[in-house]
Amino acid sequence: MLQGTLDMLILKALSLGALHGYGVIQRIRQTSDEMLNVEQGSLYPALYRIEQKGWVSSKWETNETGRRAKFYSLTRAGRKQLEEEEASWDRLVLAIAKVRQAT
Amino acid sequence: MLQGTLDMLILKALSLGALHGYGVIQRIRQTSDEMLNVEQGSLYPALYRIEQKGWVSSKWETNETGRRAKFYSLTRAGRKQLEEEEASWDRLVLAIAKVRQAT
DNA sequence: CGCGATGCCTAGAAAGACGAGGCATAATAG
DNA sequence: CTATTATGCCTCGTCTTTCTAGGCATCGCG
Repeated sequence: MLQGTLDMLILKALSLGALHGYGVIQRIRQTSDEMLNVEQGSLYPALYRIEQKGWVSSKWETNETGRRAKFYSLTRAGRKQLEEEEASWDRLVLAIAKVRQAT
Repeated sequence: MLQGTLDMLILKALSLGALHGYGVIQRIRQTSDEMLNVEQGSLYPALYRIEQKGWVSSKWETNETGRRAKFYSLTRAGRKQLEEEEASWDRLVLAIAKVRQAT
């Protein structure tokens, strides 16, 4: 996958509600109609980075099946960051569209 | 800039006609309405990689002002590669749009 | 004459994604 | 009952790509 988009996808997934890491992967896969598959080796380091930056907070909880898991939720800063990354993404998509339209 | 899009931009720029490295930077900047600025330190290594892969070929020529410059032109394989990268880009944009639409 | 633009290049650092592995428990298949 | 798959977490090393910062040469213009 393209480097730089993962943070946005994770933040977006968490914007739909708190979730544990493994669930983030599933949510991204589902909401993208199976088009995006995030590897665990990419996700967990990314979650760590993102938490260090204060965009998410985590706590260990127990899910509905009785398993313990680390649940992440968006912070206010994370919500702001998501907006910025989406805007930045839109700019990039627009810029590349322009180049591709050039004759 | 996002990692992974540079090759496509270079190939696209060259699809409009052969050009030397410095000119590729200008063409990308112009066609993107100044939104994309490729650094020389990114471009020249990228051109080298792309040539190694057989997507472009180069030869030293003299431009209209009498300066020598290395002109790159798309090969058939390069044209094919450009199509693939554009299709792949479209898929990614679609996939991310889906995730962002999710409620 | 000096400086910015044009033109090429490299080396090193930084970042991020990935594959492969390790570990543990629960559910399911055989 | 046992073996495999799914769920859940993590780390390490590698690879790729981009950027910053430099170096070098020539041309045009003020």
